[in-house]
Parts: sequence; structure tokens; C-alpha cells
Amino acid sequence: MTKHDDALTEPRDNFIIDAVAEDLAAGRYTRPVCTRFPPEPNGYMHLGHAKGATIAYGVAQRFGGLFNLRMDDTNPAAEDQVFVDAMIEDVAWLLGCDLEGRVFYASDYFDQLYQYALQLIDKDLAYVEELTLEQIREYRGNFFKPGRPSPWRDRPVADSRRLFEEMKAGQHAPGSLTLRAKIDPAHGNMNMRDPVLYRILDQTHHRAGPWRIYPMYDYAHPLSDAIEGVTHSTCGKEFADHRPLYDWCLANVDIVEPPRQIEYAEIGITGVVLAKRHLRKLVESGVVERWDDPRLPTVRGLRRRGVPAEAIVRFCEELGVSDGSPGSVDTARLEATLRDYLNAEVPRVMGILNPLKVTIENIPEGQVEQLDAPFMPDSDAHGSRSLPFSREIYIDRDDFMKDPPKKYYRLAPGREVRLRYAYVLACTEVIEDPETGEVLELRGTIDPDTKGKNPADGRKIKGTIHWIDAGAAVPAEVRLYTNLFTDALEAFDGSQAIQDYVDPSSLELVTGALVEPSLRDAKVGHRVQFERVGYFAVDPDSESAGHLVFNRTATLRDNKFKKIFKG
RNA sequence: UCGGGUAUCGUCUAAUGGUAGGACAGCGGAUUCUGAUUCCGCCAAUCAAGGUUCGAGUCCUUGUACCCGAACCA
Repeated sequence: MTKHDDALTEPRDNFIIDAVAEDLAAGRYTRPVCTRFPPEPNGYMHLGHAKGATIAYGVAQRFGGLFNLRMDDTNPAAEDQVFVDAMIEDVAWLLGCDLEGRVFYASDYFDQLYQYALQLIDKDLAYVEELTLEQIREYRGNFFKPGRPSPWRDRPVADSRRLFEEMKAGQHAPGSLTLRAKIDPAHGNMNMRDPVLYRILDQTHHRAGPWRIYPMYDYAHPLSDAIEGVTHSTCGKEFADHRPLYDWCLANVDIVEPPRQIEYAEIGITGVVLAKRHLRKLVESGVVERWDDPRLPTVRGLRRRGVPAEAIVRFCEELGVSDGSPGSVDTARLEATLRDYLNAEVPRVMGILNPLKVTIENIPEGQVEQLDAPFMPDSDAHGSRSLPFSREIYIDRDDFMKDPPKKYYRLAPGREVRLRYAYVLACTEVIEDPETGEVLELRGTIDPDTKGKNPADGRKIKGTIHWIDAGAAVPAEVRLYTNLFTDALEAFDGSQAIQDYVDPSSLELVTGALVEPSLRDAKVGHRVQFERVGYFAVDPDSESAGHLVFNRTATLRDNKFKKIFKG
């Protein structure tokens, strides 16, 4: 079922797995273990969803069971088919599976759900309410004040049944009537104070068609789980208070071996905003262009940035599942997992963000040497390519300094560096703009006896830099991303405008970059490491832009280098 | 003030009455034709107070702190 080799095969044991194992041992279910990921199709999938999907999928995998993707599409006012399609695509990509026909819709159960509601009415466990929204709220009380019974609570069963049928038939105005469970108006748990089961909506369902009554989450969810044969229904702890109602619904209609809801602690990520309304605000206000902006924590955004699905899944798994109180992990954790994956999997190439020309005076004009360079050092994993090398090359401006500090072991006047996979280069001359002092070009010589070996006289070359032959360099655009938000986000409590926390330099556009010739026909999505620079992926814009566009997926760690300049 | 939940290194997470462990972050060092990777080392925790027990992070009592909950949203 999965295409990911290592990531999902052996999820770590956790308290959910223990609970499922206990249920199995106790013989609670005669059907196979089945879990589900139940997004509402009213937005794009993000990291928070990814964790939920990973957990549910992992439990199913662990027990050789089934995994359902179910659209919790019970509120047509908020939902849309484009989100349904996007969600299916994202989940399939993330999990690396084709879902094998296991995509379901709560809206497909509307008829069955209606029948169950009739059962509740007939058992005098549900009644049709005539109170308005405001009245219901007032009657319900609050945390400190118990609710009191609705005057319609003891309406005869036959009346409720007739009214409910009329609601379905569209004979009552939206908001005029609801169906309520008859549980306990004064219950300590607010969810149990005669919760609304059905409301009338003047909406046609994007999938189910011309319905007029729509089930509420608390009613539709447990029954949808049961209808699908779900055994274990995982969700965030914010639903723990809903579990009694989940169980009540299942216990009072005609259902055997009811599914079991298990809540785990949702976890935040520092520096990341997941709330749908804030994400939407960022898109609508134009802070980011689209939902797949590589700075967004949406699955589409991460994917476009070059983050592999396996890395996301592994991140979710490494986080673990706990029933503790929810906290926040540092973004560094995501990056660590990402780098770990990329480091092991991605080919090395050379790319220059800010080119500086170097003329090598002891190479004759017109001479081109082909140098063999592996795509993965010390490994045959990706084979190798041939790099042209001639009199004119480019290096990165960051790799040259006129007046370098002591520990700077790259190029400087009179100093030597190793050109990666080539020769040792000495800088003999710096050509500057006489007015601005800007370095225009360097001249130097190579030591011809240093290909594949160190200088014979034993001198140590401490630095190695990347380069690209001037005649073969391919122009490219590079987009450098950092966190979308400034550190001020820490103080964000959800009430301010999220746009005010956006870091305007979170995207840096580099238009004059150069990449090595092996990348000329790189496909969209292709991931590489520009040696010494970072990890990059080819952006879809490459197809329309007429040149290669790379997104920086992650930087390389640079813990030692920082110190050279910061003392 | 009601209901539910949770307290373990800075962070996330193990330890199911028997050596408090791992990962991330941080800090040292070694190796390196990527200042990457890799390797080694260091730092660092059981919310508090009582109790049960040969033995408590785990069980009990009391207290404290934090999270969630008052849509005809999910």
C-alpha cells in the first residue's frame, strides 16, 4: 500500500497502539482494525492535518488494517469541491499511497444518518426544537449555570417525527427548527446538554445534492465511523469532551461493535501558523500569492519548496504521540529531519548564487578538460557527471574576500583554495572598478599537479569551493526562503492581524544565479544539494519562465562558519 | 465558580513498582576535496508536600500550575 520504504512500515509504539492492541486482545472487534483521517474540505491540508493523517495511517499499518480518507462534508456552507480534490491529492502524496478506493464522504451517508435519527426520535431520544438559536443558547446555560429544559423537550414522539420529516422535505425555514438529542439539559459536560443533531440549511450540497437538513459533527461523525467499519477513531484532545456524546450516539442506534474514539495531544510548531483562518488571510491579503507558496506550512507549499513527503511523515512520527498536554516543538526539529533525509537521498551539484568570474591564466584559451565528479561523494548512488573545466570559471562572491579575517580559508589575494573535484587555485590578481572598488574579476593560476591529490610539497589547502565553467554555466533564478514570520510571532495570540507578523525578507529573489550544465534539463520537483550552499528543488514556474527556477528547501548547517565573523 | 485533560532535561518524548533513556537545541573535540556529513564527549529533567512500599516518575492523599470546553462549525 505504501511507496515509502522506511517511513511508515514500523510506526513507534505509543499509547494509541497499546489501546488498539488491548481491544484486539479483548476481542472487541470481529472486523479488521480500521482508522480514518476525516478532514473537512474547507481548506488546504497543512502540517497539523499531516500529523493526524500520519497517526491514523500508522495505526492501520501497524495492525495490517484499513485506512479511510473521509471527507467530513456535513456543512455545505463552508465546503467546496476544489478542497475535496486538493485534499485527496495531498493525502495520497503525503502517505505515498493511492488510497485504493478508500476515499469516503460523510455526505454519502445522509440517508442512513437520517434513518438513524428517526430511530432516536422513535425511542424518544430526540425531539424537534422550536427555540431560536439565541433561545437555545440562553436555555443551555454556561460553565457555571446549568441549563434548563426546552419547552419542546417533551413533545410527543409522533409530533417530532412528523416535524422532522417536514424539515427534510423542505417545509420549514432555515433556522426555524432543529433536531435535538434528549440527554440532560443540565449535564456538567456542555456537549451533553441536549446537543443539536440536525439543522436546516438553505444550501444544496456540493456532492449529495438538494438536501435541506444537515447533520452536526457530533452526530454525523461517530455514525459515519460506524458505517464505514472504522474501529478506532483518532482525534485531538479538544474532542475529549465530545467522547461521551460520540458514545451516546453509537449506543442508541442500531450499531454493533461501536468504534472507539481515542484522543491524542495536538502539537504546535514554533514560528508556524496552522489556523485555517490565518492561512486564508495570508493568501487573501496577498502576502503570499497562493496556497502553495513555499513558505506556507500547507502540504502543497512544503511540496513545492521541495520537502519530500517522507520527511514530513518522519517528522510527524518522530514527534511521537502522547496524551500529555499539548506543547510546541521548535521548527529546528522539522529542519533537522528534513536535512537528515535530504542529506542521505539527494544528489550533489554545483550552483552559484552570486557569480564572480575567475580567469585562470595558466590554462590556454580554447582548452576544455572534462572532470568526472560523483553526484554523491563516496557513493555510487546517483552515478557521476562530467564537468567541463577551462580558462574561465565562476565562483561565488562569498568565497572571495579582499581582506579576510584570520580563519577565513577561502579565496583571497595571494591565497589558495581547492576547486571542488578540480585543481588548487591561487589568486594572483584582483580586478576592481576603479571608482566603486567593486571586485569585477579575479585572475589566478592552478597547480596542475593537484587533480585528485594534494600538493606534492605538502602544503595544506584548507578550503574547498564550488565553481562552474563559464562556457557551460546555465542561468537560473533562485528563491531563497526563510521563515515567513518574524520572531515577534511568539507574542501573537490570534487576535491581531497576522500580516503584521510577516517577515518582508522571507523571500529573497536571486536572478543572476548559475548552475552546472548537468541541470540544464532538470525536471520540476527535482531535488539537489548545491554543494556548500543548501538544498534546492526545481519550481513549477520553470516551465513558464523560460529558465530554471530553484526553491531553497533548506540551508546547510553552518555552525562553525558563524563564529569566524562573530568572534 | 462547572466539566474534561495533563504535569519528566530549554523543547518533544521513553521508562507499564526495580540503573530516569533517546531525539532536537546548545557547548567542546576528531575526521573531511562541501566550514556539510560522520564520529566522540559535555550540559541538562521526574510540579510541590505528605503517605504506601525493601524500593515510587509510576500507586494513594492534599495542594499548585497549565491546556481544552459555553456554533444551528468541524
